[in-house]
Amino acid sequence: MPYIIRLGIKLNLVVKTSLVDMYSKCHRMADALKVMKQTSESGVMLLTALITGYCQTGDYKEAIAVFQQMEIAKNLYFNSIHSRKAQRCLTYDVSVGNALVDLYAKWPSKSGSIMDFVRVFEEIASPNVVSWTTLIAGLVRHEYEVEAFAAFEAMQVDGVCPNSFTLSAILKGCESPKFVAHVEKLHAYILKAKLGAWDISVGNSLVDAYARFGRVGEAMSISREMPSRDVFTYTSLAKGLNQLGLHRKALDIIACMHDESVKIDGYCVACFLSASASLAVVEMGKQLHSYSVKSGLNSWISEVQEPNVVSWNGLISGLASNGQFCGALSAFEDMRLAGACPDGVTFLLVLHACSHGGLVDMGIEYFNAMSSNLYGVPRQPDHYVCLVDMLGRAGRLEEAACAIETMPFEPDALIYKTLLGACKVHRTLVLGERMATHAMESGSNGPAVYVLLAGIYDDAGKLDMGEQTRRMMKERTAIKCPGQSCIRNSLITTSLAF
DNA sequence: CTAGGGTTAG
Repeated sequence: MPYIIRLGIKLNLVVKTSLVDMYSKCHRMADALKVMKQTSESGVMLLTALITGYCQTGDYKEAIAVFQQMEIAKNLYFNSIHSRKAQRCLTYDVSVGNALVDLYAKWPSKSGSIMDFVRVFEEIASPNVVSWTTLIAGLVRHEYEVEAFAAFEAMQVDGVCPNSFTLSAILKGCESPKFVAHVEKLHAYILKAKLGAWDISVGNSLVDAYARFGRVGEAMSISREMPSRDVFTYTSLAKGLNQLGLHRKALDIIACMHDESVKIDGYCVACFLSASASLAVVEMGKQLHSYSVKSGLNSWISEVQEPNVVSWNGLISGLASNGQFCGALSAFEDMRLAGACPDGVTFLLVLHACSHGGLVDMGIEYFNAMSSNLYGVPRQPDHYVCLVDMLGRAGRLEEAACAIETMPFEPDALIYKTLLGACKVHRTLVLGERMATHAMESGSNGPAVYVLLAGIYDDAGKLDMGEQTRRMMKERTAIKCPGQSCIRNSLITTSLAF
């Protein structure tokens, strides 16, 4: 800015706006503010630039404050000018509206006011492709997938053509298996429309969508048809292969990336760590492990960020799932030495390792330490489930029951079932009965609880009770209506004509 | 101005 001023250019509203816009785009909000304070002039575009900048840096509080400032300015304007024409000028200009929709969609609001961004969208006089895309992305973010599909259809009815951003956004909403048909339709749409069709982002979104459904073969053939692939493409494929248990193939991706000079980053490494550890590929695992410890680079990895929590979690999980429980715990210690901060998942994995490795007292120590000042990781219901599983496995059933009673969450069916399972293993009748009752009262409706309880009765020599329990199971678990969601799903599908 | 990838337990 000083350069412009030195040139003798007066800081009028236009210059001011473009300066603030520039600083905002560079995420230099302090400089943007300095310019703001230079003169008292203000305008909608100026404030919008500021809001956009704050949104990008995640300072939503400031963004809202500026927005409120803008609303006040608008009201003052309304009060002083009564002309209709002037009012028209003040309805949200498209780009202001878009920024606001995006702001509200990303604002981490509590339930209830979630749909504020839809209302803002509706105030935009003539929404363009960006407005629609922002709306769809917002709906997907808040898990209103059906509404997102409806919006996707509505925009076309409205004569607005989806672009590559739109397609990526809507594909993101197809994570649930019930939307397989939607992905196929979008796939066809993309092929037919040719509109930015093989834009790498759209290709990546498709690859990811198919890979999530376990249809990695299709995902791979799509990726091959794309003119080029990047780290996103390969991360999606590696994850998909991992999910199918094809860890060897997941590791083969490293070679593909190497051949195409695609740089590996932290997201990708997390997948490879998980794969190599699951395979117990000793050399590869060690290589990756030492890489993680040293934060260094292996010859085949050109540039990698510091391994982050997720990479470490991948390593720990792989070691633990291979029975290398002590290895998992020492990886946890290495992680601390490397300065990475463990998160909730890390402790879940650590507890799991202790549980399966019979290291109960150590597990209890970790459980107690996790929420202390040292780590500051809040304990979630899942951690309690792990604790109960660990104590139960070790036969410390009373302690496990005590943990359930004193935990700061409402116990659910899962945790009761966990202890019930331990009661079965340790042939503990009375506690087992209690857990089974609780589990059923908490809404468990599958056969598992009955099977376990019947087994406990059998073990205790109460064969008649076991038989009775099995009869109850047949009566109560026979009633299922699997057709419902399919019908609903097909209704939704046929109502969309894209 | 709008979009895309990672770890996970009973």
